[in-house]
Amino acid sequence: MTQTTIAETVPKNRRRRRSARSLDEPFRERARDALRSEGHRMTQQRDILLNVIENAGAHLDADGLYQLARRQDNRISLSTVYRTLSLLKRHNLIDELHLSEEHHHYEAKTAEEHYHLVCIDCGAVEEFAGGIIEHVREVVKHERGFHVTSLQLDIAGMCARCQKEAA
Amino acid sequence: MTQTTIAETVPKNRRRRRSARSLDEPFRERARDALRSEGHRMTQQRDILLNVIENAGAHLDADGLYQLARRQDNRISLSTVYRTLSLLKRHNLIDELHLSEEHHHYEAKTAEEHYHLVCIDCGAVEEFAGGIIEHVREVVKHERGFHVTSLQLDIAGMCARCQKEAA
DNA sequence: ATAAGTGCAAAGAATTTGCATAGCG
DNA sequence: CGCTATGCAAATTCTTTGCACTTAT
Repeated sequence: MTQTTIAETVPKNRRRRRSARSLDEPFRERARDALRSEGHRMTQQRDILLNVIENAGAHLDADGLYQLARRQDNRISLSTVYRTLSLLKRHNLIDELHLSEEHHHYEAKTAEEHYHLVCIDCGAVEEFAGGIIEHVREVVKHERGFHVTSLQLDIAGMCARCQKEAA
Repeated sequence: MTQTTIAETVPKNRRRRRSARSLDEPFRERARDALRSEGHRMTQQRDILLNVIENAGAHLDADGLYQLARRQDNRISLSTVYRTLSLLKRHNLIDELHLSEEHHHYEAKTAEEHYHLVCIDCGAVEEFAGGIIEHVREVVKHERGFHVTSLQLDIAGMCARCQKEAA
């Protein structure tokens, strides 16, 4: 299966306010602040990784991030990638996805919740947002008294393009 | 995290028609038919595993199934468990779940689609069905032309009981 | 200076595979 | 009997860890 997964649909030109430390702030800054404020140091390796995560418009796995990071500075090790990812996850700065049964993929946390459409043919990952999911949260809350902290929705199938090509 | 995950909500007393090879038929029979018709043999190990999968009212991982199976007949190996699971998955007789970030869990395919509420406190897995998800399929179809073949929704949070206990 | 962070290589966990043999059809 | 499925142990894949060394602060 193709490893080159491309986020096709979430607009890249998301507005970036300057002041607030909200989710709308650029990922790198937000992450740096968060880590610093928790007493972590900002090493060159972390800096590069934050960059890579911010700019890779895709859902990458640890090794993918490693390859990209090492292109900027090869003094980085896979362990550091894993350790950084785990740190970022602990601080809720990235999401860990279990997309296509395989190993983990990661993405910077964005302002809006969104979910994933994985094409089983070309491997592309589209993102998809919508208020429908809010209903799910509410239903679960009211019918079950279940308090949702994280919701993961992953849809596999065939994207429009591949359907056409297959026809 | 607790390994004892219990399906609490899908009714156990699901009606079982005798004749049709539909999803309403008991899992073991359905699976046996399907495998046989595809030229696979019915070994003692497979028989036991089908039994275990049908009766374990929980979402078990490969090792869990292995332990239960081995209790019935210890001439079974973990490789066989994996090979059987992969066979069943290939024939669409079971679902493979990526529940709580960890390794894979498996469950017999049932008539009705359902999703999972995993309590991060006690580890229990509730099942949850509802037409809301059908909407999601439709939206994705109409807005994106994306043809859904599999949809996985996993919700983590705190179950009603644990919320009370925590209070 | 000094504690947090790193690289490396080795350990771990989950899963797969090669090969000789057992056993279904 | 012939071919599929099994057991076992070794190989793979992804991820974590121990330890001596670097490096931010």
